[in-house]
Amino acid sequence: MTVASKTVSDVIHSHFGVLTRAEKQLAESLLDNYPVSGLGSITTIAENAGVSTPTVVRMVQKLGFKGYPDFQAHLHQEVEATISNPIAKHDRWASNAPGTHILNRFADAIIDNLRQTLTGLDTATFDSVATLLSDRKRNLYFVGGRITGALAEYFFTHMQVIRPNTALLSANSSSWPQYVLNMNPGDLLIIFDIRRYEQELVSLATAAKNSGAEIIIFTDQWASPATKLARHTFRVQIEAPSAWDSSVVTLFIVEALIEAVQNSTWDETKERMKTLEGLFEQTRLFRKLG
Amino acid sequence: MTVASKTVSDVIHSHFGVLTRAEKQLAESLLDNYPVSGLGSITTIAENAGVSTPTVVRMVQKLGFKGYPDFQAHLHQEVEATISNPIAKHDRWASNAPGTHILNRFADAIIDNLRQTLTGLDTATFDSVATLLSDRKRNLYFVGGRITGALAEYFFTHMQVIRPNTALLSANSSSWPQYVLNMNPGDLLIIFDIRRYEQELVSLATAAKNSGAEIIIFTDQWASPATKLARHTFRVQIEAPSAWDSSVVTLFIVEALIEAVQNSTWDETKERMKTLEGLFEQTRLFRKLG
DNA sequence: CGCACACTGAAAAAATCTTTTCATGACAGT
DNA sequence: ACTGTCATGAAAAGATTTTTTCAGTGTGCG
Repeated sequence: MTVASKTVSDVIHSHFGVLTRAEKQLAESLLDNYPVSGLGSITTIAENAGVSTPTVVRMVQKLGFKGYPDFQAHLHQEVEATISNPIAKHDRWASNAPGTHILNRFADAIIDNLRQTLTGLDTATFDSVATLLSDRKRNLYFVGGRITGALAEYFFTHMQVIRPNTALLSANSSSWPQYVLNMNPGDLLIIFDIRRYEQELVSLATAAKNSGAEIIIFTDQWASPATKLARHTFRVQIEAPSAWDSSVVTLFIVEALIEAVQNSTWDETKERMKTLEGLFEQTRLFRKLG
Repeated sequence: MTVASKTVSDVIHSHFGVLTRAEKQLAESLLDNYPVSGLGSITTIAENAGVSTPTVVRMVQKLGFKGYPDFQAHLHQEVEATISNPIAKHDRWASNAPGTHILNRFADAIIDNLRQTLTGLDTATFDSVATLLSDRKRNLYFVGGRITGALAEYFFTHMQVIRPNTALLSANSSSWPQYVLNMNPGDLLIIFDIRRYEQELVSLATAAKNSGAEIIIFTDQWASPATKLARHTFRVQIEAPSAWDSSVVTLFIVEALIEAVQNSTWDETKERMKTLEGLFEQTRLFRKLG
C-alpha cells in the first residue's frame, strides 16, 4: 500500500501541486494544527476550512484514500503513534532472554499495570491517606483476604515500627468483632480486597464504619463492594499473564505510603528505630546467655 | 459546566464505583490506551469493548455528558491538549502530579530495579528453579525474616494451592529444628534473606543442607551469607527512595515463578483449584448453617 | 462572443452512526 | 418460590454523516 508507510501529512504535501483552489484551502486548514484538526466529522472540517463536504471527499480520494472514513482512520493511527506510551515498553529487558520468556511477559504486564494504576491514581488521595496514616492518635487496623493477607502483614510490619497503635487482624474472621468493639471514631481500617471479594469484609467494613472508623481500601479495577463504604480507595491494576492476579503494584503503593508516612515524622521514627535496634540486640544477648 | 475542568479519564475514575459490569468493561477498554481508544465511532468502541452501543450511550450519559458526540468532543480536546503540549507526553505517569511526587520517584526507582534485576538474572536459573518447585515429590519449606516473612507467606499461600507438600516456617526460629528433622534429600528450602541478614537463617540453611535439602535464596545485591550454601540464588535490586528497602521486584519474581510452576502442571493444578473452590463453598455453607 | 472544460457547492441519496424502546434474563430481598 | 428491580443487548427509530448527482459558475481559448 502506497499510503501506509507515509504520514498523511506527507501525502498532502506531495500532492499539493495537483490540488485545486478549494482543495488547497482545505489542505492548509488540515495542516494547520495537524493532526488534531482532522479529528472531527467531514462536516466539521469542511466548515473549518470554508469549503463544501464534496470537496473534502474529492480531495481525500485524490490523495489515495478510499473515502473520508479511511482518511480519518489513518489520522487516528498517527495520533495514536504520537501519543503512545512513552515508557519504552519493549526496552531490552533481560537481554539474554528470548522475548517470550515468562519473565519478560511478566515485566511488560507489570509496567503496564503500574502505568495504568498511576494514571488513574489521584495524588491528592495518596497524600490524604498518608496524612491519615501519620496521625498517631488514630489506631490502625490492617486486614486482608486469603491472598492479600500477606500484603496486609507487610504493611502492618512496617507501620508497627514507624508508629504506635497498629494492629493486624488475622485472616480468621471470628476474631474481628473484638477489634471492632475497640474501635474509636477516627480510627483507620485498611482493607485489602481483590477479585473474589469476600463478603465478610463488607460486614467488617460496615461494622467498623458504624463505630466511626474511616476505611481505606486497596482493591482492583473492578472495585470491591466495600468500596462504597470507604473514605479512600486505591484501585490497582492487577492483570498478569497468569492464572493469578499480580500484587506487585499494590505492594508498590504500600511501600510508597510507608515512605510517605515515615518521612512526615522522621525524627520520631528515628528514635523508635534506634530503640528497636536495642531491643533486638538484647534479645540476641538473652539467647546467647540462655 | 462541571465536566469541563476535569479530564474524561478523571470523570471515568470518579464514577467507576457506580458503573455496572458492562460499563466497567467499557471503561477499562477506554482507559486502556487512553485517550486514543475513544477516537472512533460509538460502534467501534462498543465492539472493541465487547459491549453493545446502548451501553456506551448509557455510560457516557451517566458520566455527565450529553451524548456520545459530546463525550467524544471532550476527548478530542484532550487529545489536542496532549499533542500540542509535548511536555505532557513525558510525564504520563500520574499526570496530575508534579514530577517530584513520591509516587513518581518510587516508580522510577522500581523500573530501574526491575531492569537491573532482570539484566543480572539468568533465565536458566529461573527455569531450573521453576522445575525444582514443580516436582511434587520434593517437600517445600518457605522461610523469611522479619520483613520478608510476608513474601514467604505470599509464595507459600500460592504454592499450597498449586501443589501438595508445602510448609511455611514461622518467623520464630524455635520451631525450625522440627522441620529440619523431617527434611528428606531433595527437599527444597526457599529462603528470603535481605539486608540485615539473620544469622539464624545461616544456621537453618546449614542444617537443612546437611539433611540433603537443596536451598534457594532470594537476597539483595550484597548477597546473604547463606548464599554460599544455596543451589540457586536470586539477587534482587532493592533500592528505593526510602529508608526501607523495596520488595516489589522480589514479589515480581515470586509471581513469575508461581505462574511458571502452575503452567508446567496446569491440568493437575486445575483439579486442585476446583476442589478448593468446593471446599470454600462448603465452609461458607457450614457457617450459614452453624 | 461562444464553446469546452473543470471547479464548486446545493441538494438528494446512501450509508452510517446515535439514541430510544423494549423484551429478556439475572439477581436480591421477601 | 415469588416478585420487583436492574442491567443488558437486539432491533427499530431517529439523526447525522458521507457520498453522489447535478446545475451553476468561472476561466481559457479559438
